Amino acid sequence: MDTHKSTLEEVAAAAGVSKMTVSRALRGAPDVSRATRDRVLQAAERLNYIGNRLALSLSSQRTDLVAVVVPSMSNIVFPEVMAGISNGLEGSGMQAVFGITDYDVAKEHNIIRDMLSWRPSAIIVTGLDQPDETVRMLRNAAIPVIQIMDLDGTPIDFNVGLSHERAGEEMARALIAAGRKRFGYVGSALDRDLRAGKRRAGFERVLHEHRLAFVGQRLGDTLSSVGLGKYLTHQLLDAEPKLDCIYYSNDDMAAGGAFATMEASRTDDILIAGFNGLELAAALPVRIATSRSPRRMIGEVAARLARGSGTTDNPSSGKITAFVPEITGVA
Amino acid sequence: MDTHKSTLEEVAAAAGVSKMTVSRALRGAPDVSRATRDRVLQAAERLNYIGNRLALSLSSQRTDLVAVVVPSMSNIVFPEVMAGISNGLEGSGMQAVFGITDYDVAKEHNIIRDMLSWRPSAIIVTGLDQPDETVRMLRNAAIPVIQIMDLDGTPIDFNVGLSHERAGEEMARALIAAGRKRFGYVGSALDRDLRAGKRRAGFERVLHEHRLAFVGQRLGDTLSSVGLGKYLTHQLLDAEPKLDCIYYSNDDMAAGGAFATMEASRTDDILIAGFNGLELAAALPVRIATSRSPRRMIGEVAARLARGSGTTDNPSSGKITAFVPEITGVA
DNA sequence: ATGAAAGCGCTAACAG
DNA sequence: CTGTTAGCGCTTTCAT
Repeated sequence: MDTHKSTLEEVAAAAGVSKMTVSRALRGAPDVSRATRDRVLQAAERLNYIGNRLALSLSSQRTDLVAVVVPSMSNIVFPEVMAGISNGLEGSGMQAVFGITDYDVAKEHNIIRDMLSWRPSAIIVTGLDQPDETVRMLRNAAIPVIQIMDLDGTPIDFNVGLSHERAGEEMARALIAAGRKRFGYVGSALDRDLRAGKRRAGFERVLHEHRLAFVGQRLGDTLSSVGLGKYLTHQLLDAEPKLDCIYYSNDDMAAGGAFATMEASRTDDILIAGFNGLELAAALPVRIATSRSPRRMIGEVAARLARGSGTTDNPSSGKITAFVPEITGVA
Repeated sequence: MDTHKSTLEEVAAAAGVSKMTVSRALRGAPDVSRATRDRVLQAAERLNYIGNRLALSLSSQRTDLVAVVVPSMSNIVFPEVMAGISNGLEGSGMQAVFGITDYDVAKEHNIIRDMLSWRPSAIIVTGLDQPDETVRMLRNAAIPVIQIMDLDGTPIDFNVGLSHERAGEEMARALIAAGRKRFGYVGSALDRDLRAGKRRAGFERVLHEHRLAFVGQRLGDTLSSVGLGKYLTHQLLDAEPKLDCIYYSNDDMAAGGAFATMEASRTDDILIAGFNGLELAAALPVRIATSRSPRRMIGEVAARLARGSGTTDNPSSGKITAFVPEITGVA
């Protein structure tokens, strides 16, 4: 077993043909005789040949790479989006490359820059709130830019997601229609998670329209987690015993809220409302309200758009794909 | 704003120097005059220059890429490992590239092959149970191979993880020592998740040593989820009302089990035991037993080993890094 | 059906 | 401190 990475040239020598013929045979080009192809394949096999994509991509001027930039990994939502992208790319010969920003704008800029240096065929980024400098860099890359998850803003190119402001509004409307009157809010670091902030803003706007307001709220300064949601809910319940509904920044926080109401024996009079429609939320022993975000689908649609950049011309399927999350568990 | 990707050569022309000088200036080489450097930097800025890593890597024969292959994305454990790797790589100039196998051995082989074609500087793969063919390919790549999560088997090169057989054994011992006697088991598709199978085997071995056995069990045929754990637990509780402890394939399943015992008002007499030490498990309204897997740490250690391949020679820190998960919630 | 030449954009290795 | 030459491993294009 030689530990030396073999090249096309070596396979060519072993098969007694030229580099070009090996290249063609390995890629399954039609104009190679069966006999030659077989000899080449055997030689490649014997030498444990693995093509060098750096050389391939540099030479052919295409990488078939799809850069994907997400803010976090600790919220299951983004891994699910990534899984959707991976899945949607399958069979296309394209490869996703992921970068994580930790909700940090400066880090996001650098990561995008790094990714662009690999000359991806398309790039998928989370949200519409990149600073001008980043937008300029993305525009300049001259590849399809696919912004996902959020719809509230001005897209650079393609946009796949949902309006978080509207999601917040609709949830507020549904809860009010169901008779809820005294609302609380529990959230995590909203300055980082902009989309959660948009949902809260939409929710609050509708409250105001109905001459209502959040009676009490608790904001954490870390990222969302079940434990944080539980902790803050206990605090809020102590401070405001008369709430009949609490809106959360997302389902992780809401699950914690559900646990808190269980511990405080308040499950009968307080309705917990979250966002995402996590698998966990549906399995809880108490019903909670949530909006199902089609995150896997968003990933798959984004992948399809990215594939468009791999083949011939763009399928010119709409530049904007809007989803409307379904609300469950309110009544 | 020109949409054309500029090259070193163009920056060189704009700055009135040679390609080489630009290359040096951009990389911050020490032997470039301040004046020249400034002119180059300005020219690069003005042209929106972004280096081409394909060319860089092909020329310098190093990619500083770390290939990472994990089985799944829907179990939060792997995103956490990936976050640990990303984190551990930060500041090293190395970039992680992720691939997902869906617990499919054939897919894993192809993904590894694809990743190797990018000539990564190191590769991190999950588990020790790759088929011979895959092992041969990995050996042949002549880069550090870092196998993570599992310790039960023969590593190719570096190994970072824990013994799942022992984790199962230790949990069984702890539960028996705490007085539990009538055990049930609830798991997901064990033929896919080999590590869960190893934990179960270790657990059962200790039961046998104590002349005990699983009184009843339920195995799902899909991947683990909270809902599946809940569903199977309800079934098991109906079939075997006299259990005093149920061991689960992991904490997701165990959380579902906890919900089921809550719904069945059996939280007082049945102890739920899982694996991983998820954040969720700690926040549940009922105590459950679990072993904390140091998954983030595993990612960070793996990243450190991968970095070793980027710099000079290997720090030769032990080839095997073994963790022993801490058990909580038993008593 | 096969091969030869040129070049993708960069850096290594030498000059000077 | 700066420039020149060669070449990384492959594909493209043009011959034959």
